[in-house]
Amino acid sequence: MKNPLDQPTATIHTMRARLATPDPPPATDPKLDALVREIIERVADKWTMLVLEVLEEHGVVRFTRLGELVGGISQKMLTKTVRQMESDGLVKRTIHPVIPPKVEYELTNLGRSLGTAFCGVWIWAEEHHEEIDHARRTFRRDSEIA
Amino acid sequence: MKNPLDQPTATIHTMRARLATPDPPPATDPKLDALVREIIERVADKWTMLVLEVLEEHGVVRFTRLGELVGGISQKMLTKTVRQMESDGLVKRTIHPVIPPKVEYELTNLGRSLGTAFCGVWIWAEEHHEEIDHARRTFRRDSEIA
DNA sequence: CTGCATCCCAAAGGATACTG
DNA sequence: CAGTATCCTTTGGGATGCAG
Repeated sequence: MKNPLDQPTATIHTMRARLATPDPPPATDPKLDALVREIIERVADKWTMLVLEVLEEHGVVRFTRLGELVGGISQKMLTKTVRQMESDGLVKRTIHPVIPPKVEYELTNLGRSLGTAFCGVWIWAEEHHEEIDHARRTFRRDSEIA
Repeated sequence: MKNPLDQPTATIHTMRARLATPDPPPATDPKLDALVREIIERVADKWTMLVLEVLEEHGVVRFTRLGELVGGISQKMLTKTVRQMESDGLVKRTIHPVIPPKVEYELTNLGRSLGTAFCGVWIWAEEHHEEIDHARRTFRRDSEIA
Protein backbone atom coordinates (compact mmCIF):
# COMPACT_ATOMS: atom_id res chain seq x y z
CA MET A 1 0.00 0.00 0.00
CA LYS A 2 1.15 3.43 -0.84
CA ASN A 3 1.83 5.63 2.06
CA PRO A 4 2.59 9.00 0.58
CA LEU A 5 2.37 10.86 3.80
CA ASP A 6 1.51 10.01 7.32
CA GLN A 7 -1.90 11.46 7.44
CA PRO A 8 -2.38 13.04 10.82
CA THR A 9 -4.96 10.40 11.63
CA ALA A 10 -5.30 10.41 15.35
CA THR A 11 -7.61 13.01 16.61
CA ILE A 12 -8.12 12.71 20.23
CA HIS A 13 -9.33 16.25 20.34
CA THR A 14 -12.79 15.38 19.26
CA MET A 15 -13.12 12.84 21.99
CA ARG A 16 -11.78 15.17 24.58
CA ALA A 17 -14.20 17.85 23.57
CA ARG A 18 -16.90 15.25 23.69
CA LEU A 19 -16.09 14.31 27.23
CA ALA A 20 -15.63 17.37 29.31
CA THR A 21 -13.02 19.87 28.39
CA PRO A 22 -14.58 23.07 27.15
CA ASP A 23 -11.10 24.01 26.06
CA PRO A 24 -10.34 26.05 22.99
CA PRO A 25 -11.17 24.39 19.70
CA PRO A 26 -9.08 21.44 18.63
CA ALA A 27 -6.37 23.20 16.73
CA THR A 28 -4.99 19.85 15.76
CA ASP A 29 -1.33 19.67 16.56
CA PRO A 30 0.23 17.09 14.27
CA LYS A 31 3.23 16.66 16.49
CA LEU A 32 1.14 15.99 19.53
CA ASP A 33 -1.04 13.61 17.56
CA ALA A 34 1.98 11.73 16.30
CA LEU A 35 3.33 11.50 19.82
CA VAL A 36 0.07 10.28 21.26
CA ARG A 37 -0.38 7.86 18.45
CA GLU A 38 3.06 6.42 19.02
CA ILE A 39 2.20 5.87 22.65
CA ILE A 40 -1.02 4.14 21.76
CA GLU A 41 0.81 1.89 19.35
CA ARG A 42 3.19 0.91 22.11
CA VAL A 43 0.65 0.45 24.80
CA ALA A 44 -2.10 -1.18 22.80
CA ASP A 45 -0.28 -4.45 23.04
CA LYS A 46 -1.60 -7.71 24.34
CA TRP A 47 1.32 -8.60 26.57
CA THR A 48 1.70 -5.09 27.90
CA MET A 49 -1.91 -5.00 28.98
CA LEU A 50 -1.73 -8.45 30.51
CA VAL A 51 1.41 -7.66 32.46
CA LEU A 52 -0.19 -4.43 33.57
CA GLU A 53 -3.20 -6.35 34.80
CA VAL A 54 -1.11 -8.83 36.75
CA LEU A 55 1.01 -6.18 38.40
CA GLU A 56 -2.07 -4.25 39.26
CA GLU A 57 -3.58 -7.29 40.91
CA HIS A 58 -0.53 -8.60 42.68
CA GLY A 59 1.57 -5.59 43.46
CA VAL A 60 5.22 -6.57 43.76
CA VAL A 61 6.02 -9.69 41.78
CA ARG A 62 9.18 -11.55 40.86
CA PHE A 63 10.07 -12.40 37.28
CA THR A 64 9.15 -16.06 37.13
CA ARG A 65 6.01 -15.55 39.12
CA LEU A 66 5.04 -12.73 36.81
CA GLY A 67 5.36 -15.05 33.84
CA GLU A 68 3.21 -17.66 35.57
CA LEU A 69 0.55 -15.14 36.40
CA VAL A 70 0.44 -13.73 32.90
CA GLY A 71 0.30 -17.20 31.47
CA GLY A 72 1.28 -18.32 28.00
CA ILE A 73 4.11 -15.86 27.62
CA SER A 74 7.66 -16.84 26.79
CA GLN A 75 10.52 -15.63 28.89
CA LYS A 76 11.77 -13.72 25.93
CA MET A 77 8.57 -11.76 25.43
CA LEU A 78 8.18 -11.24 29.14
CA THR A 79 11.63 -9.75 29.30
CA LYS A 80 11.05 -7.59 26.29
CA THR A 81 7.64 -6.41 27.45
CA VAL A 82 8.75 -5.66 30.96
CA ARG A 83 11.85 -3.83 29.73
CA GLN A 84 9.81 -1.69 27.42
CA MET A 85 7.38 -0.93 30.20
CA GLU A 86 10.26 -0.04 32.44
CA SER A 87 11.76 2.27 29.84
CA ASP A 88 8.39 3.96 29.41
CA GLY A 89 8.20 4.48 33.13
CA LEU A 90 5.29 2.15 33.70
CA VAL A 91 7.17 -0.41 35.74
CA LYS A 92 9.82 -0.23 38.42
CA ARG A 93 12.39 -2.97 38.52
CA THR A 94 14.24 -3.71 41.71
CA ILE A 95 17.27 -5.95 41.80
CA HIS A 96 18.09 -7.49 45.15
CA PRO A 97 21.75 -8.44 45.34
CA VAL A 98 21.19 -11.74 47.04
CA ILE A 99 21.80 -15.36 46.20
CA PRO A 100 19.77 -16.74 44.65
CA PRO A 101 18.96 -13.60 42.67
CA LYS A 102 15.74 -11.76 43.25
CA VAL A 103 14.26 -9.17 40.95
CA GLU A 104 10.96 -7.62 41.73
CA TYR A 105 8.61 -5.77 39.44
CA GLU A 106 5.90 -3.35 40.36
CA LEU A 107 3.92 -0.59 38.75
CA THR A 108 4.93 3.02 39.04
CA ASN A 109 2.31 5.68 39.58
CA LEU A 110 2.32 6.20 35.84
CA GLY A 111 1.73 2.52 35.31
CA ARG A 112 -1.11 2.50 37.77
CA SER A 113 -2.70 5.45 36.03
CA LEU A 114 -2.58 3.56 32.75
CA GLY A 115 -4.09 0.57 34.47
CA THR A 116 -6.93 2.72 35.66
CA ALA A 117 -7.42 4.14 32.20
CA PHE A 118 -7.42 0.71 30.65
CA CYS A 119 -9.71 -0.65 33.30
CA GLY A 120 -12.62 0.64 31.27
CA VAL A 121 -11.72 -1.78 28.52
CA TRP A 122 -11.69 -4.73 30.90
CA ILE A 123 -15.09 -3.75 32.11
CA TRP A 124 -16.23 -3.34 28.53
CA ALA A 125 -14.98 -6.83 27.72
CA GLU A 126 -16.78 -8.27 30.68
CA GLU A 127 -20.02 -6.51 29.89
CA HIS A 128 -20.05 -7.29 26.20
CA HIS A 129 -18.47 -10.71 25.88
CA GLU A 130 -21.82 -12.27 25.13
CA GLU A 131 -22.50 -9.86 22.32
CA ILE A 132 -19.07 -10.56 20.88
CA ASP A 133 -19.62 -14.27 21.15
CA HIS A 134 -22.95 -13.94 19.42
CA ALA A 135 -21.48 -11.78 16.69
CA ARG A 136 -18.78 -14.35 16.06
CA ARG A 137 -21.26 -17.15 15.76
CA THR A 138 -23.43 -15.15 13.41
CA PHE A 139 -20.43 -14.21 11.31
CA ARG A 140 -19.32 -17.82 11.07
CA ARG A 141 -22.78 -18.99 10.16
CA ASP A 142 -23.15 -16.33 7.48
CA SER A 143 -19.76 -17.22 6.11
CA GLU A 144 -20.70 -20.88 5.86
CA ILE A 145 -23.67 -20.05 3.71
CA ALA A 146 -21.34 -18.67 1.09
CA MET B 1 1.82 15.61 39.56
CA LYS B 2 -1.83 15.89 39.16
CA ASN B 3 -2.83 12.36 39.23
CA PRO B 4 -6.25 11.72 40.66
CA LEU B 5 -5.98 8.21 39.39
CA ASP B 6 -3.39 7.13 41.88
CA GLN B 7 -5.60 4.74 43.65
CA PRO B 8 -4.26 1.50 44.92
CA THR B 9 -4.69 -0.98 42.11
CA ALA B 10 -7.93 -0.64 40.32
CA THR B 11 -8.47 -4.01 38.77
CA ILE B 12 -11.34 -5.57 37.03
CA HIS B 13 -12.05 -7.66 40.07
CA THR B 14 -11.82 -4.94 42.59
CA MET B 15 -13.79 -2.69 40.32
CA ARG B 16 -16.44 -5.30 39.99
CA ALA B 17 -16.65 -5.73 43.66
CA ARG B 18 -16.71 -2.00 44.04
CA LEU B 19 -19.44 -1.32 41.54
CA ALA B 20 -21.65 -4.34 41.47
CA THR B 21 -23.14 -6.47 44.13
CA PRO B 22 -21.44 -5.87 47.41
CA ASP B 23 -21.65 -9.40 48.69
CA PRO B 24 -21.23 -12.41 46.48
CA PRO B 25 -18.87 -11.64 43.62
CA PRO B 26 -15.47 -11.80 45.23
CA ALA B 27 -15.32 -15.27 43.79
CA THR B 28 -13.65 -15.12 40.43
CA ASP B 29 -15.09 -17.19 37.67
CA PRO B 30 -12.21 -18.78 35.76
CA LYS B 31 -14.28 -19.28 32.64
CA LEU B 32 -15.38 -15.69 32.56
CA ASP B 33 -11.81 -14.57 33.15
CA ALA B 34 -10.57 -16.68 30.29
CA LEU B 35 -13.26 -15.28 28.06
CA VAL B 36 -12.55 -11.72 29.02
CA ARG B 37 -8.85 -12.28 28.68
CA GLU B 38 -9.30 -13.63 25.19
CA ILE B 39 -11.23 -10.52 24.25
CA ILE B 40 -8.56 -8.28 25.68
CA GLU B 41 -5.90 -10.13 23.73
CA ARG B 42 -7.87 -9.53 20.55
CA VAL B 43 -8.78 -5.97 21.19
CA ALA B 44 -5.53 -4.78 22.73
CA ASP B 45 -4.05 -4.53 19.29
CA LYS B 46 -2.47 -1.52 17.73
CA TRP B 47 -4.24 -1.67 14.40
CA THR B 48 -7.58 -2.49 15.93
CA MET B 49 -7.41 0.55 18.15
CA LEU B 50 -6.27 2.79 15.33
CA VAL B 51 -9.04 1.64 13.01
CA LEU B 52 -11.50 2.08 15.83
CA GLU B 53 -10.30 5.62 16.33
CA VAL B 54 -10.60 6.49 12.67
CA LEU B 55 -14.08 5.07 12.31
CA GLU B 56 -15.14 6.85 15.45
CA GLU B 57 -13.92 10.11 14.04
CA HIS B 58 -15.05 9.76 10.47
CA GLY B 59 -18.17 7.63 10.61
CA VAL B 60 -18.70 5.82 7.33
CA VAL B 61 -15.46 5.29 5.45
CA ARG B 62 -14.43 3.34 2.38
CA PHE B 63 -11.61 0.82 2.36
CA THR B 64 -8.86 2.83 0.72
CA ARG B 65 -9.75 5.97 2.60
CA LEU B 66 -9.71 4.00 5.83
CA GLY B 67 -6.19 2.87 5.07
CA GLU B 68 -5.10 6.42 4.37
CA LEU B 69 -6.62 7.70 7.56
CA VAL B 70 -5.06 4.99 9.69
CA GLY B 71 -1.73 5.58 8.05
CA GLY B 72 1.17 3.19 7.77
CA ILE B 73 -0.95 0.07 7.54
CA SER B 74 -0.60 -2.46 4.77
CA GLN B 75 -3.60 -3.62 2.76
CA LYS B 76 -3.12 -7.05 4.17
CA MET B 77 -3.30 -5.94 7.78
CA LEU B 78 -6.12 -3.55 7.09
CA THR B 79 -8.17 -6.33 5.54
CA LYS B 80 -7.33 -8.71 8.34
CA THR B 81 -8.00 -6.19 11.08
CA VAL B 82 -11.25 -4.98 9.62
CA ARG B 83 -12.45 -8.55 9.00
CA GLN B 84 -11.69 -9.53 12.54
CA MET B 85 -13.47 -6.48 13.85
CA GLU B 86 -16.42 -7.32 11.67
CA SER B 87 -16.54 -10.87 12.95
CA ASP B 88 -16.43 -9.58 16.50
CA GLY B 89 -19.36 -7.31 15.80
CA LEU B 90 -17.41 -4.09 16.15
CA VAL B 91 -17.68 -3.02 12.54
CA LYS B 92 -20.37 -3.16 9.92
CA ARG B 93 -19.27 -3.76 6.35
CA THR B 94 -21.52 -2.67 3.50
CA ILE B 95 -20.85 -3.80 -0.04
CA HIS B 96 -22.36 -1.67 -2.77
CA PRO B 97 -22.74 -3.72 -5.96
CA VAL B 98 -21.45 -1.08 -8.30
CA ILE B 99 -18.53 -0.71 -10.62
CA PRO B 100 -16.01 0.22 -9.45
CA PRO B 101 -16.68 -1.57 -6.18
CA LYS B 102 -17.59 0.42 -3.14
CA VAL B 103 -17.32 -1.02 0.35
CA GLU B 104 -18.09 1.08 3.32
CA TYR B 105 -17.10 0.50 6.92
CA GLU B 106 -18.64 1.91 10.03
CA LEU B 107 -18.76 1.12 13.71
CA THR B 108 -21.61 -0.83 15.22
CA ASN B 109 -23.03 0.19 18.56
CA LEU B 110 -20.77 -2.41 20.11
CA GLY B 111 -17.79 -0.86 18.33
CA ARG B 112 -18.73 2.58 19.52
CA SER B 113 -19.01 1.33 23.08
CA LEU B 114 -15.48 -0.05 22.84
CA GLY B 115 -14.34 3.26 21.46
CA THR B 116 -15.80 4.99 24.46
CA ALA B 117 -14.13 2.54 26.80
CA PHE B 118 -10.79 2.93 25.11
CA CYS B 119 -11.11 6.69 25.00
CA GLY B 120 -9.69 6.81 28.51
CA VAL B 121 -6.43 5.41 27.21
CA TRP B 122 -6.15 8.09 24.54
CA ILE B 123 -6.68 10.72 27.16
CA TRP B 124 -4.14 9.02 29.36
CA ALA B 125 -1.63 9.08 26.50
CA GLU B 126 -2.22 12.73 25.91
CA GLU B 127 -1.93 13.64 29.54
CA HIS B 128 1.15 11.61 30.25
CA HIS B 129 3.19 11.73 27.07
CA GLU B 130 5.66 14.07 28.66
CA GLU B 131 6.20 11.77 31.60
CA ILE B 132 6.73 8.88 29.22
CA ASP B 133 9.16 10.87 27.18
CA HIS B 134 11.06 11.82 30.27
CA ALA B 135 11.11 8.27 31.52
CA ARG B 136 12.50 7.10 28.20
CA ARG B 137 15.27 9.64 28.28
CA THR B 138 16.14 8.79 31.84
CA PHE B 139 16.17 5.12 31.04
CA ARG B 140 18.45 5.63 28.07
CA ARG B 141 20.78 7.80 30.05
CA ASP B 142 20.94 5.31 32.91
CA SER B 143 21.59 2.53 30.45
CA GLU B 144 24.45 4.42 28.88
CA ILE B 145 26.11 4.76 32.23
CA ALA B 146 26.30 1.01 32.47
C1' DC C 1 17.88 -21.64 41.34
C1' DT C 2 16.94 -16.81 38.90
C1' DG C 3 17.16 -14.13 35.03
C1' DC C 4 18.56 -12.99 30.57
C1' DA C 5 21.03 -13.86 25.90
C1' DT C 6 21.33 -16.86 21.88
C1' DC C 7 19.97 -20.03 18.25
C1' DC C 8 16.61 -21.69 15.39
C1' DC C 9 12.18 -22.23 13.55
C1' DA C 10 7.27 -20.67 13.01
C1' DA C 11 4.23 -16.99 12.45
C1' DA C 12 3.05 -12.24 11.70
C1' DG C 13 3.58 -8.45 8.72
C1' DG C 14 4.94 -5.48 4.43
C1' DA C 15 5.45 -4.71 -0.66
C1' DT C 16 4.08 -5.93 -5.03
C1' DA C 17 1.39 -7.97 -8.76
C1' DC C 18 -2.81 -9.29 -10.28
C1' DT C 19 -8.23 -10.21 -10.60
C1' DG C 20 -13.31 -9.21 -10.26
C1' DC D 1 -11.81 0.24 -5.88
C1' DA D 2 -11.37 -3.60 -3.06
C1' DG D 3 -9.49 -7.08 -2.35
C1' DT D 4 -6.54 -11.93 -3.07
C1' DA D 5 -2.14 -14.22 -3.92
C1' DT D 6 2.65 -14.15 -3.76
C1' DC D 7 7.12 -13.35 -2.10
C1' DC D 8 10.15 -11.83 1.28
C1' DT D 9 11.45 -9.50 5.73
C1' DT D 10 10.65 -8.95 10.57
C1' DT D 11 9.09 -10.47 14.81
C1' DG D 12 7.72 -13.88 18.29
C1' DG D 13 8.28 -18.39 20.70
C1' DG D 14 10.66 -22.73 22.42
C1' DA D 15 14.82 -24.63 23.79
C1' DT D 16 19.24 -24.14 25.34
C1' DG D 17 23.29 -22.04 27.47
C1' DC D 18 25.34 -19.45 30.92
C1' DA D 19 26.43 -15.99 34.38
C1' DG D 20 25.40 -14.50 39.17
